[in-house]
Amino acid sequence: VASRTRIANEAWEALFRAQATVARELAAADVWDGVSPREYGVLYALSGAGPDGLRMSELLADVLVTQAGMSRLVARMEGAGLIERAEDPGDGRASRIRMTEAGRAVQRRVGLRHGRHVAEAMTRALDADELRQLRALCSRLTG
Amino acid sequence: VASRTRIANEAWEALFRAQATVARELAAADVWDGVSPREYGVLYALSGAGPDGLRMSELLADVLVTQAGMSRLVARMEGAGLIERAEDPGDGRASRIRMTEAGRAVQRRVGLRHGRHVAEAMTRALDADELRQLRALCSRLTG
DNA sequence: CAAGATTGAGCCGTCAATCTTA
DNA sequence: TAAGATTGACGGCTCAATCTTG
Repeated sequence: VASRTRIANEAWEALFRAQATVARELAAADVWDGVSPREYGVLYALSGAGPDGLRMSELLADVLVTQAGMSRLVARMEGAGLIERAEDPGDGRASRIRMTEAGRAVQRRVGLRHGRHVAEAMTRALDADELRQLRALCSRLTG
Repeated sequence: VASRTRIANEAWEALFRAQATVARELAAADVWDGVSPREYGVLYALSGAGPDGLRMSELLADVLVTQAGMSRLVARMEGAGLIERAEDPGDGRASRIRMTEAGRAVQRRVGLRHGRHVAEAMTRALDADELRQLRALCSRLTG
């Protein structure tokens, strides 16, 4: 139906604006210790990985940047001492990315403060039940 | 409670990923006629404005870019012939931005195709009722 | 040739400073 | 002094091409 198209567009616009608005607030918060939100995203992904770290291509699934962008992101973070590269024993093309101790420390500190800020921003507008609904609806879009 | 913090963070992550994923798909679609999604956002905002157009500061409320970014965006679009600037009769500091005929034509063509694509992407995952729920939840976050 | 990753060129956005008018 | 808008410097991302290994 026509009105279904309209609702779909309104839902997309609301989703788009909500993400942009909250992301701006979070980025402006004083919790980042010199890392960008995207750099934190890399640290966060690595924090959930095993001791061998992740390949670039695996990081790509988590961070939503192009391959070229990830290459530069990783190079920058290596330069900053947050991560380190090691050769992949089984595949000469790939390299494994691991956090350094410094990187792990940053991830913990930033993660704590950022997580609190996220909770504050989200619960300000929505209660627990609504948060679950939102999570479910958004997950369906990604799935 | 602690679990409420967790749900809030999961909801934010889901929201973030959903927006990024859908935005990528939409940006990659072959519907843009040479304008970027943001440039289209400007045309769309102007399409809903009166014959006197909008000021930069009014556009800023719709497009989510900095003042400096908007200045460059508008300059580019003026160069491309999509919009034009006129002096604001009542305020010598401001300028009014209006669409040209070419801009209006692009807005219509792109708007039609983009709108269809948005509807396709959103209804693929959610039915009408869920779209309304998503719209409502996201609107609350924008406040 | 395909897959993992890097590099060069260019675009576009932000920050900070500046200019002009209210 | 503040508000509207622009400009210079710079950072970071994307696209396309390239290099290396499977």
